Amino acid sequence: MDSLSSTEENYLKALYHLSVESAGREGVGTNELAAYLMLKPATVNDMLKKLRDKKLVNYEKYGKIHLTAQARKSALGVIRRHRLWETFLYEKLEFTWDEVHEVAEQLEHIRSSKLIEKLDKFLNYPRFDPHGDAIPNAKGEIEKVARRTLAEAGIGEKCKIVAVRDNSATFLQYAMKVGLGLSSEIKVIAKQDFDGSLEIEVRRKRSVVSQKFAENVFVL
Amino acid sequence: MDSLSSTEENYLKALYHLSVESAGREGVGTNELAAYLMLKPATVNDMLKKLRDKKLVNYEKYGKIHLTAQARKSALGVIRRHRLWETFLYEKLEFTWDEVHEVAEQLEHIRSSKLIEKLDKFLNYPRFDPHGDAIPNAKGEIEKVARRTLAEAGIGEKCKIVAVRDNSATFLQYAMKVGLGLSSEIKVIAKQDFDGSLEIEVRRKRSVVSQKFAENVFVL
DNA sequence: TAATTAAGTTAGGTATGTCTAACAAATGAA
DNA sequence: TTCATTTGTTAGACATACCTAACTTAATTA
Repeated sequence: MDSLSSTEENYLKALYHLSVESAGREGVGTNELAAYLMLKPATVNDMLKKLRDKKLVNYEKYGKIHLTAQARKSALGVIRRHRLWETFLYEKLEFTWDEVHEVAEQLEHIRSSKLIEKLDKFLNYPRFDPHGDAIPNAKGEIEKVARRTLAEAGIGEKCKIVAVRDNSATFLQYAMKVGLGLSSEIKVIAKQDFDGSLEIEVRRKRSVVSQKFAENVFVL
Repeated sequence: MDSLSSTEENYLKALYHLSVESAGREGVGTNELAAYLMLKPATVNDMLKKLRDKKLVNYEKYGKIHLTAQARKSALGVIRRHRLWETFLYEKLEFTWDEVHEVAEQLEHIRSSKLIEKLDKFLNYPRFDPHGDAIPNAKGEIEKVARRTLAEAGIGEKCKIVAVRDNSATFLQYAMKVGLGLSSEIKVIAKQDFDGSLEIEVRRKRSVVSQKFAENVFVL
């Protein structure tokens, strides 16, 4: 049970995210993973062999990739570290919503279990990160929450943002421009049947957002 | 002015520390640097060529190694990050004196100037780290403080620890066993001319420490 | 000053993680 | 059902950062 390199951790994390996103489909493919990691399929293929030898993925030539139970736990460990650091950056260092991800991407690879448990305590054991995503616990367990998107909300409904699907800076900056932040109250004013776009009101400010945007906002 | 790899940063930091320690001598040698970094001289020699090509060191075959002004600034940047993280770990996360170094050694390589400036602010612009070492400012300037070691203190004198020379866990754990912490008051009870060892009293507890130990404790 | 030792260098090798170019298998549309 | 397209694989290269073994230069001391 030797420890993983940052690169290996990134592969496992990517595989975890992809397997959650594509729940229903039968697994993750080489090209899909390569695109996600912004690497070439050949590179990913090489690494896959290594991960298979280390018993971190089940995968055979031309087949789909599946994380082993052990690797899934490791992936959740990385995600735990990532989300705790995001919470730290947002709550303690006053980073904005869209700035936390990039730095957390580096911090998540610091190897020290003591560090992460102390950080968890310092942050008072947060359950969600600044994007509303659940933080896995030290045992590698993650809360599963059924979520509804803004796109599913009815006209006149008031709802509260609990999370976003897309953590890219582009999306988050757009969200901020519209006036959205975590815990913002949104009121649905109108809905276009034609393209699914919505008129919404956030802090007395009205905006029109596309269906695509609305599908990326989870509400309660 | 491309950015440095973690490895390169470690070389520059090491060279800075060695050049400060050996102030007076004419420079740092390959073997000395290799021993400090726990690498083989051949490895260091390779890297030195690379650093020379990047104009980070002045050095010619069989000669001594000197940091360029630019590299010195980079080294101080790394030291700044290291010491700010140590302060964070000690003050906010309740790490002990001897635990901070190892983790800070990893955290110092996180690349984000925003992060470090926000951290500095969060810590309320500390001037010294938990070992009493000055924290360089954002411009790469460091306070020079003339220091006296415990070994130079006279019998009957009371002094206060302001820093330690050796940050190894071994030394720090020994120091804690003797009852020393930063800001501890020490009283010198007796001194042996024979081997320079001292009898000291810290928080009503008496201990005998060697001259070597005393030379590693800076006092005011 | 010549011989020995210490310090520094070179050549060639390894592992990790990336790439391109060429090829093979699987999929799906005509 | 065949053939074009997509998907995945292999082989060979490269950069980084390490190593060992053999060598050279410099320093020390007898």
